[in-house]
Amino acid sequence: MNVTIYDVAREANVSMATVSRVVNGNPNVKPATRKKVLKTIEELGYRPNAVARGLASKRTTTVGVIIPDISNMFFSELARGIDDIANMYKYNIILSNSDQNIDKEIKLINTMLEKQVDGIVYMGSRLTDEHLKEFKTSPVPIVLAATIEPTNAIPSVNIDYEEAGYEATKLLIDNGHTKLAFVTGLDETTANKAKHQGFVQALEEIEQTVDQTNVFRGDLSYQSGLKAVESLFDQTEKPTAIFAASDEIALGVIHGIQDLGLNVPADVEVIGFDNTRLAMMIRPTLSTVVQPVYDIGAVAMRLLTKYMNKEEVEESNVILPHQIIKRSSTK
Amino acid sequence: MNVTIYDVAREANVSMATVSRVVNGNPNVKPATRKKVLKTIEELGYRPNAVARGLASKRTTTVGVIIPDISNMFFSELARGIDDIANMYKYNIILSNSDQNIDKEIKLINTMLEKQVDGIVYMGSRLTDEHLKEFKTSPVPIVLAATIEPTNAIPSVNIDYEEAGYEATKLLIDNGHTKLAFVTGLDETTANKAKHQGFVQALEEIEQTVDQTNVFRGDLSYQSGLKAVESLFDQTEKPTAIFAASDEIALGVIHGIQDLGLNVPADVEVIGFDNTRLAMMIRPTLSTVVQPVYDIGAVAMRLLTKYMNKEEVEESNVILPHQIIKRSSTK
DNA sequence: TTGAAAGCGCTAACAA
DNA sequence: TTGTTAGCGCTTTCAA
Repeated sequence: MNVTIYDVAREANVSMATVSRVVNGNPNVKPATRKKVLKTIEELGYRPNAVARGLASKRTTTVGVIIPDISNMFFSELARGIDDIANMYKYNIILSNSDQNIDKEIKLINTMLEKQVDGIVYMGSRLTDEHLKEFKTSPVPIVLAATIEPTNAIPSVNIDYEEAGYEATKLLIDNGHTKLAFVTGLDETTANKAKHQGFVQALEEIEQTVDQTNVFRGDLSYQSGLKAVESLFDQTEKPTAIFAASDEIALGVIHGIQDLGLNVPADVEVIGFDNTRLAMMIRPTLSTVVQPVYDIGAVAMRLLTKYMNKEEVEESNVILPHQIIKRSSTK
Repeated sequence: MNVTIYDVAREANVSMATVSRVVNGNPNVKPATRKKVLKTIEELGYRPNAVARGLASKRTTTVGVIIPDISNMFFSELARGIDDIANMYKYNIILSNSDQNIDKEIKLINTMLEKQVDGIVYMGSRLTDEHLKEFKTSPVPIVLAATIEPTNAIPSVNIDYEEAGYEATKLLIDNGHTKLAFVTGLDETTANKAKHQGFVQALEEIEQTVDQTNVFRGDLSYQSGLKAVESLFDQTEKPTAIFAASDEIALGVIHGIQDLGLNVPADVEVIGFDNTRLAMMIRPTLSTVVQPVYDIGAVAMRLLTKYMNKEEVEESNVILPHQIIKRSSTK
């Protein structure tokens, strides 16, 4: 059997309550007593049982993190931001991959709640009514990270994807292009839908229509970018500028274009999205929309700590600034 | 107050024990009773409290995962393997980043143990005596993933890094090179040290010496690969073939070489390590050592489940096969 | 400044 | 097949 608080109390000739106070840094303990208790804790190698503590105090200092896919660079960077701030506030994270699968997402929320997490950071895409119901009835606070809930009923941290999409497209237009294309994922996540809307808005300003010929829907992978080029350049109206919904797609797009014997940016300009480390790891280096990924995670976690501590929150739907970095894939 | 097992028992006119049996799928319950209990569980919206369960049963169905940096592609892929198998066996993971910082690693092990995890998957580099002491005195099983403990005293899952390093170098040598260089991290992790040894061994066979002129120690980043080229090609004896300890380094090396106006592989051949997705995202595509990263995580977690279930384990230090994929960065 | 004692919500003998 | 009951290890009043 393990050493318990009771063993320490007996050895140190004090009550469990006193040991508990020492362990929790309660100031109402005489220095001499504290020292004595600390000494026997050391001697016995006592390690507090967080589960028992959690049951008694109803706080586990653990938060749930539901993430589409940790092996995706975008999300792993986000997760890092979450964990760093969690750590700073003495929380640990239970991390689970959802693969954007709705049933799994719902199941994970419930598992997390069963495990009595003190809060949840949620990342996903399509939010169904079922999601919203879970969010709203949750006994602990939930914060959405890089996940849009149109009615802003749930606390969240995002950037303005539509505006960002508009700006990225506008940059291309300002460089003189009229044949633009947008390459995105198949089932557009809400964020990608917003980027899409920004794209459409910018095109409308120059009276260009948007249809199947200039929007390619694949997945969010490098391979998909490659395929997009095949498809897009197989048409009579070939694009001269491409806006990709992620850096990884952009990378595929650039290589696809190069494989066609064309030059980026001379023949075709390309702009990505996310500014993952990938952006610098390609030639030409990638112009892209900087989404402060790490910060989104960090701010989401910080926001969650406020809710968990029942602190006053002035703004529950945080929009972080984005910017566009021009590198060599655009002129 | 939340709905407890007691509330369900009262409403359903059965004892807590019966409710517990139903919840845990114990077959010793009359179907009619089960149905009745299930119904009131539904009605009351009862959600079992895993913390209370953990305290009573001494099992939390949670495992700790200590990882250097989840935002690093290599580790995030590993983590994905771990989580998938964990999920399959109904475990959740508490994930924490250590940044390879020894104090933090030790502290994390203790935090995990306080939280009563049922086991730990550990990834790190240098293992000190203090690490080993913690591993050996841990009340729950610990498995090392992609982490070498030279005496094999702790269960682990790895590939044969030395052999892999040897083979990678040999490939370069067989292509006719005598001026080879190895680019690695600063404080060599045990795995990188093994790669290094393989490099040395291969060079010894062609009677080439290894010194500062052909080993560059930076960190494991893209930038470091760039710097390595600067340094390596600033010497009179310039290498004609480079073995990089990771794909990300290799990417930097290739771009550094290209920036010098040289061609890969015509002027300099490059081979990487890990076969992360990056390997395909570069031109020329990267020849690299395939380390089954996802599998290492998956197998480590699987091994851990065996220990947690006190199953018989035939081999506690698993060596997974590696291979070398030749792409376009070598001839 | 300290201690006594009542839970926290559940599991797991054991008994019936 | 079901119920009773004693913990699991800790926090938290409340009283002293």
